[in-house]
Amino acid sequence: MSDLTLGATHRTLRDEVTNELRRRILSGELPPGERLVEDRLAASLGVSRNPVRESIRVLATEGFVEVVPRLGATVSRLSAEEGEELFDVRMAVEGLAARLAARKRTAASAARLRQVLDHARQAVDEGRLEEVADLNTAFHLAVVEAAGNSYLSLMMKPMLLRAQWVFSRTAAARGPHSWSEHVSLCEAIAAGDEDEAQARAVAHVAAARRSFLTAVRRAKAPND
Amino acid sequence: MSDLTLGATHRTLRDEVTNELRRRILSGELPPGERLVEDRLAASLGVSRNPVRESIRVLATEGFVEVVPRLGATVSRLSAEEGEELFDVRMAVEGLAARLAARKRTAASAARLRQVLDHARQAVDEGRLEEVADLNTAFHLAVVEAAGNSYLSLMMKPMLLRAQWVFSRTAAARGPHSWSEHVSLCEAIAAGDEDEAQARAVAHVAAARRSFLTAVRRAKAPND
DNA sequence: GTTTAGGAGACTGTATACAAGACCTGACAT
DNA sequence: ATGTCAGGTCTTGTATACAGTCTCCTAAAC
Repeated sequence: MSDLTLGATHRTLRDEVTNELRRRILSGELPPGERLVEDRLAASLGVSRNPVRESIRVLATEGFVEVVPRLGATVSRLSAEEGEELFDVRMAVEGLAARLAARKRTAASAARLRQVLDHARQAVDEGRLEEVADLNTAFHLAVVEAAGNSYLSLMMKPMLLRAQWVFSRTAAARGPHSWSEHVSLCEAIAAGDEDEAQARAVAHVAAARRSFLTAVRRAKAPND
Repeated sequence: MSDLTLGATHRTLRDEVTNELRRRILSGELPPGERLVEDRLAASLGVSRNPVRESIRVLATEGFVEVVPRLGATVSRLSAEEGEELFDVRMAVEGLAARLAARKRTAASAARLRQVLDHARQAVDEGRLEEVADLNTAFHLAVVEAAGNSYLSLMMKPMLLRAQWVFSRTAAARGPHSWSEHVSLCEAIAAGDEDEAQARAVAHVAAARRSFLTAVRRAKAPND
């Protein structure tokens, strides 16, 4: 997952385990509803149960995992409804993020946004489609970071990953990603136009929402 | 172990420890910047280090605690900036929550909102001022619950607690709480008026934001 | 045939033990 | 006086051990 990793430097086993479990969940290796048996995970990762337990608690707080005391943890179940819920929240929060990013624009943040867009363009050109979803998430994360609001960042990181997860698991990846929307959002932010930036962000998420809903309706069979 | 049992049905020590540590942080018993030494906390709670460690990870994910590998955990430091950041996010998210609550209004959720308001009125009348802050948070939580968006709830619970924390720690509690704003918000939700509900919610948070900022400026000495 | 008591196995929750890193102190050298 | 290096101590990270509980299967009773 390139430079998307949440906990930048993996210094402890626990962080590695958390990232690895999150990766397995996002990739579908651990499908929704799958039981997370501490012993087995520990064995499969070559560690003891302690780091696994702590990871599971963190993932539960992030919403990827559900824990019932004495019964164990399972990967959260996904549904089209949850996808809709997520998009509702994202429209509100990413709108704010874009507005703040425009307000507090800096050369560094603009450069970062353009860098992600460049990478995305490259990935699309070279047909590395698996990376596109990651880069999309990376772009949205970059917008959030550009907003310079630490709580917003704390909140949005798991949320964007979860959105990516729901999207990839319930809807088919919508082929050619609409990068033009990203570009115009990036421009609005770089220009410091708050209203425009917010509008672009909301519109973009709304478009993704519609695309998600039609994909779900077409598929008619969400994995639950 | 001492009587940790706070309220609801805590099944596991770990949950009790999490709630107790969160309570100590919110109450100021564990002030911002305080180091959280696992041994000492475990001893003071009469448990082993394991439940404490898992709790600390959860609190870190929620943003109450900062963990640096190998160096340990500290209670997050607060600043007026963080308060502002928090209010920015709240305006966006609680506006959405109020809108959704109005859209999906049910008899049960309206009753719940009125119940909290009644309790608040009672508490104010009887001078139980310590409870007022809790009831304020409870009201905001009830609005979020009424929105019927599970991810919104997951996200907002720690956030509202954190807002209460920042507010109580950096600004003085603003004496007579403006319950009239809550009442009109409640009415707008019960009436199903989405625009009005959102506007009320945003205005209410904005008012709290202003009150927070003036209090901070007056105090001139945030605890850092 | 259905239902229910009992018990074995599996898994979580909690405690304890051990290893390794970080910090502090004080002596010694420059 | 300043720097730095060794040793000890404190604390975290990880592993292992044990106890309680839940599940499921079996078997006996009706």
